[in-house]
Amino acid sequence: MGVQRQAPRRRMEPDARRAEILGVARRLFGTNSYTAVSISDIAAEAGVARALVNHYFGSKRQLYLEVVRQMMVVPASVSERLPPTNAEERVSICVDRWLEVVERNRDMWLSAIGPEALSNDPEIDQIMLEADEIATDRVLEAVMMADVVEGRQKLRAMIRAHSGMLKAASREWLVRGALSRSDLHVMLTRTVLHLVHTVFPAVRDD
Amino acid sequence: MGVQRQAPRRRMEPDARRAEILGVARRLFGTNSYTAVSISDIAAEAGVARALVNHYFGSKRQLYLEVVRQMMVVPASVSERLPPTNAEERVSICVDRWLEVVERNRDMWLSAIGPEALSNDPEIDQIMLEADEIATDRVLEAVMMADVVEGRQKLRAMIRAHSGMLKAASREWLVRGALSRSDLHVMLTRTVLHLVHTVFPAVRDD
DNA sequence: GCAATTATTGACACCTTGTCAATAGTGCGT
DNA sequence: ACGCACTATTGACAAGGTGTCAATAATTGC
Repeated sequence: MGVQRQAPRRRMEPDARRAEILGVARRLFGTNSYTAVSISDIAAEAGVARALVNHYFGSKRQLYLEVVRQMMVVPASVSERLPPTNAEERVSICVDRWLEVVERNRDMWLSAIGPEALSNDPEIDQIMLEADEIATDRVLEAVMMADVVEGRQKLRAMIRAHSGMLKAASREWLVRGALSRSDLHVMLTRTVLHLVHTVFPAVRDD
Repeated sequence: MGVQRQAPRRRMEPDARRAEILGVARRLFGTNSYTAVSISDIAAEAGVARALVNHYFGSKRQLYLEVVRQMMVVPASVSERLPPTNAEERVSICVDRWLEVVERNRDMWLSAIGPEALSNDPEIDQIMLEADEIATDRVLEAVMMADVVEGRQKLRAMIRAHSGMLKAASREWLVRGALSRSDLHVMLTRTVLHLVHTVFPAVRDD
């Protein structure tokens, strides 16, 4: 094998270069663990000097945070244009769209819920918290309880807890295959409704 | 500050030394992230040469795996000696004991469910899988459905998914304080029963 | 063309990891 | 008590990763 003739140095708009590097990072972090990916790897695949990665993102951790942030975004489309019928139907539609998104982005989704809390890392926690808040808003909107005021904090906490089940259930479906997509649909829809309609009232006033 | 006069080299039984190092590692990994803890740190706190840590555990990763393994053990006491009454009461007792354990070992529990980080690590996954299987057995025993054969895999998968909610809910309780212990008790008990008695039958035959 | 701007790089200092031959506690046989 | 074998323990090394900074070279405006 001949020596790789290095292409002439090409100068790009900072935004474009940044996006390019971020894309490579997303792919690598998506398929390998944090420690297994080195900045050198990312720089090499992006056809760029290692120092440039540090230049744009500061440290390896900061770059990783950017990637996680991107992966955790819950598409707004999931809870858009829901028919004004009852909560059951709206949640059902919502869950279905959600499963659609997950199925389409299988790999990215799996690697996104894996890092769920790079232990004791306050910045990762922060990102997860923000993502959870957004997801919670979507669910509350779907079950038409967005304007509950009494016990609002408890209700939100319960929905966040439910998203823990959602993640675990998705793993059961995508990785183990122990549950089918329609199983998940039934399970997630029913448990959400059970939570907000039955468990929440029982807990609201303590 | 004077130079630390280094204590004379002390020779110990391999098992004892191994346990000592493992203890230090458990404490450090419990309070800091994987990358933030170096083998040097562990060796220093254990009053030992860095190479000795490698000697006993091979690599840093293997040591980390040991720590995670220890942290994930679900105490058998949680599902021992349950009264032969109905499922509701048995689950209630089980959940209560569980919350007791979690409350007592707050820090360890939190760091135990955090480190399911290090994404895409098959060995970590393996450990989590095994721990989940054991926990699932306990729950099935409590709800008196240990001998279900039809749809057994789906039932187990649903319980594993529920344990995802359990972890998230525990965080809501211990970290955010958005839910009280009795809230958790009500929520976890009811959702488990709802899962096995209502959702499972609806999903069993597909 | 030429100079100014700045995206990009190479090299440096420091830290971490895993390995191996060398060192030195410890207990056993006499 | 003494020496000796056993092996727990160590120091040092090589490889590789990280963050920083002055130097380099594309590009742009005049």
